[in-house]
Amino acid sequence: MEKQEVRTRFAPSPTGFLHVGGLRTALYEFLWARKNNGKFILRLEDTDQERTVPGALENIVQTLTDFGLTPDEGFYWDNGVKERGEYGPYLQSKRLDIYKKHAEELIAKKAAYYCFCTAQRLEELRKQQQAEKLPPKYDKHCLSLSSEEVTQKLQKGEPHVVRLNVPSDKKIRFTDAVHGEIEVSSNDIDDQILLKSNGFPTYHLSVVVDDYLMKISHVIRGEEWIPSTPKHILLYSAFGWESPQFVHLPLLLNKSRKKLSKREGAVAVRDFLEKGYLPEALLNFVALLGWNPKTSEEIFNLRELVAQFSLDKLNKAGSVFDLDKLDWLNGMYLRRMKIEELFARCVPYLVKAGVNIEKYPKQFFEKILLLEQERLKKLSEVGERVGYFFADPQYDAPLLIWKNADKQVILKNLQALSQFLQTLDSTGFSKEVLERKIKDWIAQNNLKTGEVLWPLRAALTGLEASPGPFEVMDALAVLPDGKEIILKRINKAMELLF
RNA sequence: GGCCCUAUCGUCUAGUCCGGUCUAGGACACCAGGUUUUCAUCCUGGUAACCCGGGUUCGAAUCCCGGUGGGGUCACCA
Repeated sequence: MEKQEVRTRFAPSPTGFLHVGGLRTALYEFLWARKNNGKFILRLEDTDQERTVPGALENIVQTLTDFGLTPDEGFYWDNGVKERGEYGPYLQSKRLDIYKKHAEELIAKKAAYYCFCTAQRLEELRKQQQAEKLPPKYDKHCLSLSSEEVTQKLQKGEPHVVRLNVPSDKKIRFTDAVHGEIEVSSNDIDDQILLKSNGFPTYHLSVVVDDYLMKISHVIRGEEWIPSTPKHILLYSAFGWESPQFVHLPLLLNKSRKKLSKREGAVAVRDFLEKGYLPEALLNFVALLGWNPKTSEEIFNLRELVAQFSLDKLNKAGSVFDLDKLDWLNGMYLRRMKIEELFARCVPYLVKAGVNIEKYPKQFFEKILLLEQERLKKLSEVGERVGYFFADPQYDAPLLIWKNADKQVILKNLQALSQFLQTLDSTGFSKEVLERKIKDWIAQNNLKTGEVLWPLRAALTGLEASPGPFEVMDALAVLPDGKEIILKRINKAMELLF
């Protein structure tokens, strides 16, 4: 038998910004397709007009491309044509006639039937079942309609839907790539609506028809779909189609171990990007939630993920989306980044913090970022961290006092240091030279290192914690008036101590 | 509630199929120490888990049975 091409699809509904769970699903679908030299397809399930949000489609496409998960099909920049629906993304709302045709085929095969029940009757039925503590299920009322009655109602234009005719007392089983054999009794399945009264299909019809028509080999989706998979199996067999492979992913959970959802804020991929998480770090992090390579390696780029990925390494149990580890991973990526690259990514945040990028030499920014690189967890922190490079710091005198040192000693040290610095050539303000000269000077004058360097650093940065004084001076010295700025700040410190 | 899925440190997980090498390994977080003028980085060490109860076995995190916990799902939403 010829081996079937692996074709996976990401099939979100355009109801909002892409969230991290969707990103992970798309990632796995992408990885599995790439791994097998197959195709990754994007299809928008926009069959609920009420919930469709304008701009959601663009956000999904944009986010996918931002992360390098570019679809092979159903991507509307295919062929340079931006016409939606025509070249993609595949929009289900543009395929209504296809679903209708298939629904009719099912009716002809008696696998589905028209239902004319009003919302009111359905409501009463549900209430009654609830009162009797029975599971809510449609009672197949319209199945008993004669074909004459049906034709008549249809001709009169009575509102109607099409329902799946679920047989009774049947075992429906399927194999899931992560959960193994799953068996459900058909008695537990409701006569699901397939075609709504407005002519749109429900998810269950459209997903089966499209997955078949688009030759999807692996249906990779969230675990919340397991309960409705038997309905899909029923549909496949009614059409006489072979089912695809099902791969139900464990859920992403919040701290209270509930399904991660919008409404709790901060689950949209876009929010994470705005907070200064790097796409590559977020992708890496999300890849490790529900899947692991069975080695102790934890840092993977997209290419490495493709090489490592396989379905049998997927986990069964849901996992908590824990920010601590994301922060660490993000820091790792930040530290490994080339400095020009880091600068480029920091620019928007620096601008937001009010830094005039044009006003300073690029070399200055690169020196600063080199200092902050190992301290940064998120890009968004950069603004507040580097503020002292662009404006004289505000702080109180006690900050200048090293441990329990004497205030007068500190003052004297700063005075002496200031004089010493003035004797130095302003071109010699490099980290190495400064460090050597100042440390020698400290030794020669029998001073305590901490009583010189701490107040120096505090005077320069105004911060409890910061990079060291030599590094800060080294960076400041890039500016034409660097030496003056340094001396000015030391002077100000002396005034505070006076 | 019915149905389904699931169960190893606080969190992500390795080990479970093919019982012993598991006095359960790694990572994040946390704590302590080292380097150091502070912070960060880096290095060293530490606290911390097999859901419970039976059974099978010389021996069970691993196999069997029964509980319990957690989650998902039961729409003309996806």
